[in-house]
Formats: sequence, structure tokens, C-alpha cells
Amino acid sequence: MANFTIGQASDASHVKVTTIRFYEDRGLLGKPPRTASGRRIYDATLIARLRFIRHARDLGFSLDDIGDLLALSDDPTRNCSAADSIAQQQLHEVRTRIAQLKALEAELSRMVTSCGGGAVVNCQVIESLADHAHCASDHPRS
Amino acid sequence: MANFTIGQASDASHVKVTTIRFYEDRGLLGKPPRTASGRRIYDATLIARLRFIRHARDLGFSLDDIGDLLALSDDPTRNCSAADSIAQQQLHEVRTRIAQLKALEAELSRMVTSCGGGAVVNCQVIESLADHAHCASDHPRS
DNA sequence: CCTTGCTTCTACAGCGACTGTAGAAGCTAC
DNA sequence: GTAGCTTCTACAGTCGCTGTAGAAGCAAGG
Repeated sequence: MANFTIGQASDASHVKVTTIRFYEDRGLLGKPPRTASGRRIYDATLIARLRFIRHARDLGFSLDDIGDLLALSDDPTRNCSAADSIAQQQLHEVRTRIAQLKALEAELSRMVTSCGGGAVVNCQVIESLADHAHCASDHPRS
Repeated sequence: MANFTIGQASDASHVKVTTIRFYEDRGLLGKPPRTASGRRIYDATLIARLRFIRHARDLGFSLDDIGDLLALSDDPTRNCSAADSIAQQQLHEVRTRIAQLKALEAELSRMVTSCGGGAVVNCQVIESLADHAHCASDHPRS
């Protein structure tokens, strides 16, 4: 198995050098071996782990969730229902967030199209912001 | 015009006491008058301002944007095109975010439904996370 | 061999928008 | 008078990084 510097690991995983060190700090990578002069050494296994983290982050998982998912994947004999439920939960959160954002989109779009371009005193954007009652529909806290 | 304590202002605006002080710190509220013993005093104008901020935050505007919108609404003779463009920009960001989240939703949903419930060694969730190539479609960084 | 310029190292501060904490002081009701 | 709430200031913590400073390592060219 070939060895890589942190920079090479960064290129291979598309995780920035500083972010790799940050993940190590957060306990997601363990403590990689070092050269005599103290530089970190990475192998293909660690790079796969970085890619896993990167992919999970892209999908919106928190670092805590990712820690749990990595622990599961480190022990392949365990049942995957825990992994499944983390992913289910994440899917649920994404769907909730989409619904929220759609409500915001409707409201913003209504606000923007009703702006006639006159003076602020008549501006529908300012007006709508000043009074929630102007909203066509309710929208949640994000 | 009636006067309110910070707690009453909080109840009336649905902005938490600590958050009101935080907004003041950020220059969104000016420096409210104080009682002899140093407690903040709010009137209906300030409470309307708090509601404006709250509503704009609910719609996802940043505090910086809200500062700009408040400055516009403080000077009602100005043209509202600036307000319009801030709102347009926000609408654009919300739409972008919705599109991103829909891609995540598709991927997560694919992941979750393909999970047969066996051992981790065969888990599609873990598998998909480990390898982006398993993804049906691309998904962006959030 | 020596310099140049890139990479890596540690340690810490900063982002946004709050939230939580500590400890003191004021204020209201019984 | 005292119990218990509110308010005050000032600062630390949240999340997931990003940026900074200053020092040291390392590879290539002269």
C-alpha cells in the first residue's frame, strides 16, 4: 500500500488539507502515523475514509452522524439498521427543509413580483417584511 | 406611546430577550433609552422593528441584508429598487438551495430504499457513502 | 552546498446567528 | 423583609470549517 502526504491525500479525496487536520482533531480519522520529522502519512484506507466523510458531508450529514456511520462501517458484522435509521432521519430532515424553503420561495416570489419599482414608502417588499399578515401563507422558522 | 421592558418587547415581537440584546449589539436597533437603573425601554416603533427583523430572518435574509433593508425603510423617499434586488437575490438563493436539496433527497431516498436490513458488510447505505460512483446522479456541495 | 519556494507543522482567532452561563443588581408581591 | 422573577454585563460555546502567524521540512535548480 502506497503512502501519501497530507497534500496528496487532500488531492485524492477532495478534502482540503486544513479540513483533514480538523477531522483528525474531531476524532474521525484516528491518529495517522508520522514521518521522523513529524509529518502525517496516509494510506489508501485513510483516503477511502476521507472520501466517505466528504460524500456524507455533501449529503448533509453532521460530523456526529458521520462518526456514527464510520463506527458502523468499521464493524461490518453489526446490523445495518442503525445506519439505515441515521439515513432515514437525514432524509426526513432534508424533506422538511425542502418544504420550508418552498414556503419561503412562494412568499419571496410574491413579494418580488408585487414590487412596482416606486419609492420605498410604497414598496411591497418592505411592506411585506414589516407585517407578516401581508403573507399569503404561513412560513416556518428555519 | 406605551413603554415596554425588554421582556415585554420579547413577548410582543417573538424575539428572545438575549437575541434582542444581540441585535442591539449588531447595530440593528440603535441604542434604546434606559431607566434610571439602566434597564432598556422599548416603544411600539422598536417593537415593529423587531418584528420586521424576525420576519426577515424567517425568510432567510442575513443580518447584513436586514440592516440594509432597515436603512431603506428608515428613508421612505428612496427608490425601492435596492430592496427589490436584495429580495430577488434571496429568492435566487432559496431556489438554488431547493434544487440542491432535491438532489440530496433523491440520493438519500435511493440509499434508504435499497437497504435490505442485513449486516453492515452488505449495507447499501454504508456502501453508497463509501463510493460516490454508486450515486444515481450527481449532487452538489451544500 | 546553497538558495528559492512550496508544503507541512502547531496553535489560535474568526465566521454567522445566535444560545448559554455566571454573578450581580433591580423590582414586585406577599 | 424576603422570595423569586427579570434584567444587567461580559464572555464562552455551538457547527463546520477557514484563515492567520511563524517555524520548520523538503525537492529542485544553480
